[in-house]
Amino acid sequence: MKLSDKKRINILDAAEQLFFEHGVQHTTMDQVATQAKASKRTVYNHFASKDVLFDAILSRMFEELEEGEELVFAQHMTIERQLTAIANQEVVLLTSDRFLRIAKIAFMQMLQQPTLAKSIASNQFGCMRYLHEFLQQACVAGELHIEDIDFAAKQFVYQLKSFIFYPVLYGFETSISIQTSQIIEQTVRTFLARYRPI
Amino acid sequence: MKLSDKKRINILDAAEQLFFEHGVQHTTMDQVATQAKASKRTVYNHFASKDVLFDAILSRMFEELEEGEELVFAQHMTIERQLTAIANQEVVLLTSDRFLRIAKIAFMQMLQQPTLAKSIASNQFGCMRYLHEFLQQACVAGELHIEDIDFAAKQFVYQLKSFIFYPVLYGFETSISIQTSQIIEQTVRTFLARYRPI
DNA sequence: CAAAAAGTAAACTATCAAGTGCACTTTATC
DNA sequence: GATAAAGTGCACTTGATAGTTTACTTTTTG
Repeated sequence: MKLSDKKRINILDAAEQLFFEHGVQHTTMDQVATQAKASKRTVYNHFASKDVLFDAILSRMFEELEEGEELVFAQHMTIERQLTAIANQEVVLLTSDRFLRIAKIAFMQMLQQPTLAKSIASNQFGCMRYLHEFLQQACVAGELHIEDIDFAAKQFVYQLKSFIFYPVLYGFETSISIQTSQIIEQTVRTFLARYRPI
Repeated sequence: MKLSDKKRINILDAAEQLFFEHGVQHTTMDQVATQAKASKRTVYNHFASKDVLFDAILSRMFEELEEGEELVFAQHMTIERQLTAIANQEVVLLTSDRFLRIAKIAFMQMLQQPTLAKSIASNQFGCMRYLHEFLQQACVAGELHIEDIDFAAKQFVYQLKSFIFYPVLYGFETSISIQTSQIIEQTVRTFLARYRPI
């Protein structure tokens, strides 16, 4: 790999780390340069301004988020097991350092510039990419009975986020202190209590 | 009222408004002074620094949040009606301009200085102040069957917050576009599906 | 109404950080 | 190995803004 490419990556990594730790506002370009082991001039040769650097980081992050397997409804497995599998996968994402970083940086900026929110809101992450389809098929198969599938999908994901993601994002709790398996179990149980046909 | 007291309030109001609109970081003390119709020196005579001013605003906000009626379990009303009443009251709080302002300012700062989160996490707002007690009594009366009351209370409140509060806070949606009555109905329904004795 | 307390306007200091210019060195490429 | 492309270090400009000083006016209070 060329030195130039290495430097570019170093700069992005350094900025991401620093933005995460101190916020975009409180990170100086000198700090970025130092941490990236590059000169400030090189930073500016790659990224014309701090804003451009920030945008580059956001893009890189969103690309990564598109990865991850999409689960499909399977007739031969119980609905509990399948929902539990989906919840498990989602929790892995929500508690990953990577995702928390992205979230923190993006949320900080969103609160400050509302225009950004619109563009981020349109992206879909994790199980939200396929959950609607999954529930639809579970309904067709008679395993679930849901009137408003969009709403139900949100209920499921929001419950996981509320217990697992937001408390850590805002620093109310640490990832370690959260009982994920219990929360997953309760989320599935509540969902089925509401939507399993009688 | 003395001029001095008026000025103090003007300054707090102005700062609150500006912090809400542009964030603490992007609000200058000159702006605060101008908006408060006070001289900058007066601002500094009341509040020794921007940080002191910010703390004063937070304190004032938290005091206001302690207001609001606490509902108690009543034998003669159905549990649906009572939960719906609680949800309604909570939604009024969550969608109020006042609360959204507090939240936005506080959340912005929390993301930037994690120490702040701890002190805020300890405060309880809205129905969280009395919901545990309420559910406990509903269980004693045989109207509900809950194993983990703390968890159930959070489920109830988190669902409302997820659908009504966070989307507005982050600018994904406006308060107007949200169907609160439908969300309240579904929240109560889901809660009862899970916790009403068979 | 006189003294003290508080407010005012505007210029000033100090600091911090974004971004630039330049002379020079290192790395890539033909 | 010569030439171009990229990186380096450091001093510099520029702009923003927190907080202060000063000389003066207004409000409060005994």
